[in-house]
Amino acid sequence: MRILLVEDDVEVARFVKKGLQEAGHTVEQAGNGRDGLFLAASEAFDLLVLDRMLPGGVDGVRIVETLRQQDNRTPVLFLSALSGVDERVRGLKAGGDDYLVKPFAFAELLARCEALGRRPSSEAPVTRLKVADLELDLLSRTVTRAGRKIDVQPREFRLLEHLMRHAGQVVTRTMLLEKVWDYHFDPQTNVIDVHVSRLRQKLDRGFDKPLIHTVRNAGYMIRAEG
Amino acid sequence: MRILLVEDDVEVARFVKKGLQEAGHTVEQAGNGRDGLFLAASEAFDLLVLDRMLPGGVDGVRIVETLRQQDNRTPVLFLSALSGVDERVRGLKAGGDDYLVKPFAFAELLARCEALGRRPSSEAPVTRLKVADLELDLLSRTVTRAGRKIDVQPREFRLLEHLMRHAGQVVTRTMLLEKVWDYHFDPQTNVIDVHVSRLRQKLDRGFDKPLIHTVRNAGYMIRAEG
DNA sequence: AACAGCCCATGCGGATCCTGCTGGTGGAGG
DNA sequence: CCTCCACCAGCAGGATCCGCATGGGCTGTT
Repeated sequence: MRILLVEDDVEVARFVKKGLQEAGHTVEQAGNGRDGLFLAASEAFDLLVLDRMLPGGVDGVRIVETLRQQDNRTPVLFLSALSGVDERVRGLKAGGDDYLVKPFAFAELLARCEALGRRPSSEAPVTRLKVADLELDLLSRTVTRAGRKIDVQPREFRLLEHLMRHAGQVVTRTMLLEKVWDYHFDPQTNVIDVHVSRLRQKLDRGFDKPLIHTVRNAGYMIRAEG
Repeated sequence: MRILLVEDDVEVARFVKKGLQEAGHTVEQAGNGRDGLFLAASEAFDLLVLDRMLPGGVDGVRIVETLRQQDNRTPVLFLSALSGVDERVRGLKAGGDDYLVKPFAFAELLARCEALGRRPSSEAPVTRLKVADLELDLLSRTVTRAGRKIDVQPREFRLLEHLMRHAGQVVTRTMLLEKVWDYHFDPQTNVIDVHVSRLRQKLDRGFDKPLIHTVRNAGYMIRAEG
């Protein structure tokens, strides 16, 4: 598990970090709220262990609130010397997932960390892909744009799914042949062009902002703008 | 939120139930482990609040272990008078998600409950249906029995999905015509029989325990035994 | 200006796949 | 024993779907 520890007390930090690493986890560490928030927002962690009180204006609660506002739902465990019920309630209400009072037994911290890591959040399968106002529902095998249902053929669906899973990235023809057609050679025809064309007509016709873009000499890309 | 409370102490149970209800949740209650396990296994809850110690052999930890074994991942909060670190660690390791020691402040219990309820798990859509060793994956549109992949036609897939969504319940022909065929009248033919027959051949051939059962003059039912 | 390379759209043909009906058989229940 | 219900195999119609080829447009180069 990849864990971010934000703790200013050097002694505690070293103790916790060492223990978590010995349990087989990867630990990144920040010594103040600002750095912690930056790391948490810019990289992907499975769990955040935050000191409730931190020097320099940005404390644990502030970090959580900011992250939650950004739709970042990484589980958070608070660590704090503040033992009052009100404090605990406040930490949990702000979006924390657990609250452990110092001093604590490391075994309990570890158990609670692993309980949080057990959550399906990280392994929950994606069931809907979204690019701008275009949505693809893997479960109902349904495509909608701006709320309007669009009928799509199986092969077109696979093509669109692959494009959307790589939204914002160029997808080469070779990749499409491999992943959508299971061709491991060049069919020497314009199959791809044809299907992209059909998709375009279904998705982009009647909308001013096209989503499927051609990247000359490279492939295709799906993206909201550009 | 739909919460199951398993607690033998009448006083505590009433207190907790009342508080949770006032916070806007629906609360079912069981007074012993056996009933609690049965309820938790047979109905869908968003959260289980379990007393760690329960009379009658089936205690909280046992409940969790059993549920987890059945792939039931409903969040669990333990409530207990046992305050030792070892007890807490044991509860969490068994698959619990939080552990609160009695006596506790109700505000904290509520905050912890709601923290657990915030998880995406409760609203995560079902992507796999399972009956005995038969599995149906809605995402990949794949059927497997005992690990072996089984090819299924679209209509057969819809039929099987509908049966599995009502596993253990009789599904009438009328219901099937409505939900699987979108027929709102009686076609006067044995379409259903034919498709059920085909499904049977694919699913049950080569296995000693059939899963699809005929209920004479009623309909069909999919179930592990009986 | 002409050409080459790349990309786009449409129509068509074929093939597979799928589905629903028929009709005869088996078995359960009365 | 009889009747009704359910099962299964085969069949054929149909529809969907897919890929190819063609002709046209655009871009950038010579």
